[in-house]
Amino acid sequence: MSTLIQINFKPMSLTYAILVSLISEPKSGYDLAKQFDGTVGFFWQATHQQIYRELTKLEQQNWIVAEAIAQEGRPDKKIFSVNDLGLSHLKTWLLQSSEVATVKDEFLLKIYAGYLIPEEAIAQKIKDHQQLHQKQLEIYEAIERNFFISPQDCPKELHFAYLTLRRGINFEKGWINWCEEALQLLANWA
Amino acid sequence: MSTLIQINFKPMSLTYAILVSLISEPKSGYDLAKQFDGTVGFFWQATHQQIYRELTKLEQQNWIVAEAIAQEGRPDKKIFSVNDLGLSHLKTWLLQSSEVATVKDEFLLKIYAGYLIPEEAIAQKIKDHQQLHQKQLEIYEAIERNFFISPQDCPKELHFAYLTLRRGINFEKGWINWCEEALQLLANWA
DNA sequence: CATTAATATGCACTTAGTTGAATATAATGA
DNA sequence: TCATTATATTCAACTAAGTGCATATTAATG
Repeated sequence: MSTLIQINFKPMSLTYAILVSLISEPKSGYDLAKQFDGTVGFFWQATHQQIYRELTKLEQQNWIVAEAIAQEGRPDKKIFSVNDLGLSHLKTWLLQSSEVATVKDEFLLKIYAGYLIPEEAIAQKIKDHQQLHQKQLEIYEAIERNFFISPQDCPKELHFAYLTLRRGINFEKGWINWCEEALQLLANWA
Repeated sequence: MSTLIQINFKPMSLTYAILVSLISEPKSGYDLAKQFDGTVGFFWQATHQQIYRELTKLEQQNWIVAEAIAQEGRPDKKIFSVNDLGLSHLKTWLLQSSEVATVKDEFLLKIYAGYLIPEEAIAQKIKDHQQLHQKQLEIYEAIERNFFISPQDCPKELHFAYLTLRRGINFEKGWINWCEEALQLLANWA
């Protein structure tokens, strides 16, 4: 007869993505789900299902606390905020070393096997891809123009948000340049 | 009483990652698991568990066929190859448009919340990250030197592998440049 | 006046991915 | 010779993630 011991305590990154978002401003599950389309959403995504499930778990663990807000008409909402326990766990996690994110890219897999389909189809794929990255670049550049005219004058939190935005811009430009190069190489080979 | 209809037929990318690998050379589950550390593994990963499960499914669906190889001493191995049905499914998939891969990056999440921990800790994190990308860049550049001295003379399959390698190099250089920029911005703000 | 969109949350189910171990044999190295 | 590494596959159990639907209300749209 063995005792039952819970071994796996390591929370996944979604846990921390939620804490990071809640710490800058307490919000409801609904708000979180929306926010995961912007800001934090540029490097972490989750469906509302994942978010509500995670919030329930975090509340049970007492990392976050809920304040029920009665609303006229609308269903009640629960505004969650991070408490001291949650904050200390977040800080511990922040100090841990992080591995390089693994790349899982369907597009590159298709390029790799590109010899199986007509060259024009691949070239078109690359052009489409370039356009998508161009659009995302424009979004990031608009954010930079509108919110970071002089990043040095922003409050400290925004410095770090700015760094991630710069990475977004760097990332999109990288893809756009690669698309250019790839199209040229394909043309030369044809 | 309703009839039972299987609606969701959409196979995940792992299916196609395996087909792509098997099409360039038939191999065993064990070989696949190893290969997922190189070539295809640069943009798709899977554990041996996932691979064996997927192979079983693909064989049942008759997209791949197995040839049992008896080995002296070693356990028998099954060499899988893609058949016509599998190839046609692969080609169909290749022609479909692919979305931009979502980014899930723990490191960027930590940078975003960087204001919660000491500035030196963040700077060190960025330096470590830069080193990791520098190492990966060197791996890619070594592959380029050793296998793609004159890419135009390679067989057609390798042209496309070369394009993905160029993306790897582009990606790593992008990260390295961002790390430089980020460290400088942090220094200026301090 | 009916429909749709937005707000707000939750259940049931399914798929995808991870962890740990079991099984079997041979070659290599200390 | 004893342990480790490499080859080769499989089972069982679990966590994580995603899809679809249900519910309830109000504001805006056509």
